[in-house]
Amino acid sequence: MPELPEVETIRRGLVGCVVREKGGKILSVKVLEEKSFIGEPSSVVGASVVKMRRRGKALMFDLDNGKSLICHLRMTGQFIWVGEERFAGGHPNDNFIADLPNKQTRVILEFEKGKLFFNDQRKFGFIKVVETGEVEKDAFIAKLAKEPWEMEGRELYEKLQRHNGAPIKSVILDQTVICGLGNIYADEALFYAKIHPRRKAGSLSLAETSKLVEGARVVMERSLEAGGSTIRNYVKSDGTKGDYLELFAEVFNRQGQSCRRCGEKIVKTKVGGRGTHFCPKCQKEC
DNA sequence: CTAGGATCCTGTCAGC
DNA sequence: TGCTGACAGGATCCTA
Repeated sequence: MPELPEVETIRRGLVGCVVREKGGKILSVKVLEEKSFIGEPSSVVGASVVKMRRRGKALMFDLDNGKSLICHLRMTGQFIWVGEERFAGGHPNDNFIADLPNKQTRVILEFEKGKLFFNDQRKFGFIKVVETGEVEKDAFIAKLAKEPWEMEGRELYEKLQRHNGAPIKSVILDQTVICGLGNIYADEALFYAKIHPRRKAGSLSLAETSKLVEGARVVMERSLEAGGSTIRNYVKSDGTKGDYLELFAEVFNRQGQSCRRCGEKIVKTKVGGRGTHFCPKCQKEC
């Protein structure tokens, strides 16, 4: 679930918790699920985090001993910092406010001033130890395309020609084509650009493609302003539960509700095996 | 090379 | 109250 804005929100939030002075050293690494931590846990004990970076949906902790942690949350990963304050981001569920560790806790990084819990219901995500100098050579990182802010419409347009026959929605979910979009922002960006998710990628004009890149930027910026999915918008100040999708989503999870642009009912269907939301009047198939 | 489906896991929800 | 199948905000692997 966590897409670029959620990961960026986590990065910003954790900077204030785990970077050197705030978090202190890593005192221990407890791996509760073997497949969630790749590498030697002891190789990061005693080190401090000096920098937090993000590339697409991947999050990197750079340490002061030449190592880095590359993390990917995949569908259900979350980071929850429990120290003097609590910060949580990623897949929004009750783990944000639950007692930890719990049965979905996969890794615990114990710092001098708090604990960082990596929770992941479906175990698709991971934390991996690599040499800091090798991060860019990591198989996953190396393949990533540019993020929408660095990509011109024409560049995407040219890439689309190689995926000619595939539905545009599936193509923009491919991180080697354009990086950062997941199922939510793919639907939202297509709505912004008024493109039907099942249109063949090769059928888009340059103008439509440019609008799509613009849409990707705009919808992810809107989400960033709303703070991604964090403990703050999961639990409102009055204690009731919030839903961060309500803060920016025009189509995602709005099936049956009215399109805010034209009033038509939003439809949910399936494209490339993924749940897909769109407005049948704003986004015509042909 | 591409397209499309299965797969990795756990949990929830709708329907019977 | 079960049980069953579908589905879940990701990416990879396999097949055609």
